[in-house]
Amino acid sequence: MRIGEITRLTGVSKDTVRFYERQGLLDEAPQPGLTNNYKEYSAQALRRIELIGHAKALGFTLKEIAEVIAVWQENALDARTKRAMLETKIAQIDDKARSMAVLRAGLVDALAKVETGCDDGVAVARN
Amino acid sequence: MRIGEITRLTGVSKDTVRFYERQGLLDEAPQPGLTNNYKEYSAQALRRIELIGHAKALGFTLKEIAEVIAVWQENALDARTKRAMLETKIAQIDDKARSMAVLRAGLVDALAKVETGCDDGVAVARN
DNA sequence: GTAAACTGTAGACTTTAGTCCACGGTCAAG
DNA sequence: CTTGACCGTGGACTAAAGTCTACAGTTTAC
Repeated sequence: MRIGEITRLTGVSKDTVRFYERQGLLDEAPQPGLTNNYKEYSAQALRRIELIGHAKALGFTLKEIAEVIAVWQENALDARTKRAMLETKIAQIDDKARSMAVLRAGLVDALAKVETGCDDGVAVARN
Repeated sequence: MRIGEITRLTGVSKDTVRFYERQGLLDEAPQPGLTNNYKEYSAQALRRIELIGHAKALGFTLKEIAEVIAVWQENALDARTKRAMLETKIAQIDDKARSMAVLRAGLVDALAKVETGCDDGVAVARN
C-alpha cells in the first residue's frame, strides 16, 4: 500500500510518516521493481506506526521507542542485554499504571462529588 | 516551604516550577507578610506538582492538565460541563490503559522469547 | 488527454516543555 | 562582615515532534 492508504488507516499524516521514516523507525523494506518512485508500505509498517501511536499515548518518546525497536534489529546484542532492556521498559509501564490509577481515582472521586452536588474539587486539588 | 524544598521533594527543577507557575498551573496563594520577596509554597502546591508529574507520565500535555485544573477554579461552570469534562478525561485514561495492555503484552511476550532463546523479535515487529 | 488527486523532496516554520545564563538581592555561618 | 548557598526576574536558547509550503513528477477518472 502507498502512503495515502497508511494515513487513511492510521490517521497519521503523511508528513509524520515521512518524519518517522527519517528517524529510522520504520526499517524500510527494499522496494522491488519500482517503475515510479512511489514507495510501497508493508502491513508490518502499518503495525509499526500503530505501535508508535500506543507508545506515544503513554508518553514514551520516539527515541525510547526507537531504542526498543533497535534491540530487535541488532542481532549483535546478547540475550542478557535484551532481557535487561525489556524488563526496564516493562517496569516503566508499570510505573505509568500506578500514575494512571492515582489520576483515575482522583477523577472518579471528583466526578462523584459533582454528581452529589458537593463539588469542592478536593480530590483534584489534593492529588 | 520555599522553592528549594519543592525541588528537593519532587525532583522538579526550580526553573520548571517557575515555568508551571507562569502557565497558571499552581494557583498561587496570597503571600502573607513577606519581608523579603521569597515565595512560600503550600503543601497543596507540592501535591499539585506531583499530580502534574503523574499526568505527564501518561502523556497528557500541560494544556490538558490546565484544563482539568481550571474546571475547579471556575465556579462559573455548571455541573453538566464539569461532569462531561471529567468523563472525557476518564475515557482518555481508559484508552491509555488499553494502549498499555497492548504494549505490555508485546514486551512480556518478547521477554519470554528471549528467555527461551528463540528471540525472533516477532512481537515487537508485529505489534 | 487532461484535470484532479496522489506521491516525493527539501527546507522553513511552529509548538511544547522546558533549560540556561546573567544579573541582583537575601540569608546564615563563621 | 563577608562568603557561599539560596531566591527572583528576564530573556535567550534548545530539543522533540511534528506541520507547512513550494515545487515537480505520476496516476487515475472522466
